[in-house]
Amino acid sequence: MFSSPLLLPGNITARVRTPEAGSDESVNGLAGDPLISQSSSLKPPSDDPSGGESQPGTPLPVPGHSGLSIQEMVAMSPELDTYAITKKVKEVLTDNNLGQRLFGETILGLTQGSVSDLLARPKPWHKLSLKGREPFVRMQLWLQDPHSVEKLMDMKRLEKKAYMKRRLSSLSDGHLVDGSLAGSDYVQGSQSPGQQQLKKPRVVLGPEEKEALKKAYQQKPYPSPKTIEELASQLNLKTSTVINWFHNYRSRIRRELFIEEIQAAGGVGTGSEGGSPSLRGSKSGEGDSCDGTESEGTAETRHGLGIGMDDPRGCKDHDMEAESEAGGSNNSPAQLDCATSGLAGPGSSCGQSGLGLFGLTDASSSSSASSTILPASGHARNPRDNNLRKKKAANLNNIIHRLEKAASKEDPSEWEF
DNA sequence: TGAAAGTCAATAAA
DNA sequence: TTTATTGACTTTCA
Repeated sequence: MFSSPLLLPGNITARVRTPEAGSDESVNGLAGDPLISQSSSLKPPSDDPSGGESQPGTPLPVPGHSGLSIQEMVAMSPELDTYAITKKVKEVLTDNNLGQRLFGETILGLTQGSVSDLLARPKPWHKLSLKGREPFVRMQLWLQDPHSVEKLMDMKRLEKKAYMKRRLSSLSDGHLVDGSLAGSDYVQGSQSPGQQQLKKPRVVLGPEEKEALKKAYQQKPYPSPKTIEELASQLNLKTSTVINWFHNYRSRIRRELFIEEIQAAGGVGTGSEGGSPSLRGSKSGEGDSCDGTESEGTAETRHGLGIGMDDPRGCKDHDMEAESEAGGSNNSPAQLDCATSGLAGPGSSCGQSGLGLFGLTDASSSSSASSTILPASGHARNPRDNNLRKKKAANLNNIIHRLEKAASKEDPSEWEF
């Protein structure tokens, strides 16, 4: 496999994590890698490598032979348009028939799944930690490299060649030697065969379990240990599975909201997709709020609605997000919260900064007793947005109504959705 | 210390 | 075969 995920000028000492080794290594030690060895050609684009199309993000100040680490480059990087970058990367990969796996392992040092996720659901720059920004900086550098595609093509050819070689030798040896553990019953790792452990079977939650967990989330995004225990026993799951599910769900919903936020801001996404590819609310089975299932994006919007929020942490997410924005970027979570939580106080900036999600600008009058707290009218910038917002608001109202009904029933089995 | 962020990797879906 | 999804885990951060 590849051990050189970074495309940087030759003598940049970047500590990068390789998927295989799971450890850091210096790019300096990878001079033999075709990508790296050619990468001295990397320079800020004097022309537009995209062939006249707008270059996503701001060209990075490629530090040449300054010996900057990738982390330093990330720290120095101007704000990048993550959405535009991923859009461009996807475009380039598709146009040149290059796979996410190759790109991820070679350029980003990430696995295919991570790359897919990253490309489909980029978080806004200001929401990313330094570490989270790293792949975007790498992508940007890659896009800036006029030879990026041919290098990756070369890698692809090399990989194919190596694969054929392995296959040949395995055929002649009469066994598989391609290093793949696919289908193996052992955990990944470098244990000797004698130490190999049996793989833990992956838990796959059934639709009913997921549904129940989502409902529970709607009741309490931060369930108490007791609730988790109850859920686990009711659903016949391990408590760790329930805990993990809540972590993942919160995190993924948050990310969905980031994307909605980007769209609401109207800043990016002028592409033909008509918006974020991650807005799976419209995807069948995931988020049709009218058929009794819940849209992922909408669940989060009920933080602070007073629906079964007996756990004081129910509003924590809300608070933290608002706080995290203080002094920072002027859009989103705080704004988002204003729009969605109904906790906008008189002193808050809510309502001043224009749009929130769904154009919900004044929810301060909401209470747990009110069913319709989401005005179907918004302050969208254009009629299309407005319609969309109206629809969403209507959906939300509907859901909230049902949620409130459900919230009055303690026994989850009585919840009706 | 708990939550968020980031990622892996198995598996499903296309 | 490639891409998307998602449960689990590790790291980071407040």
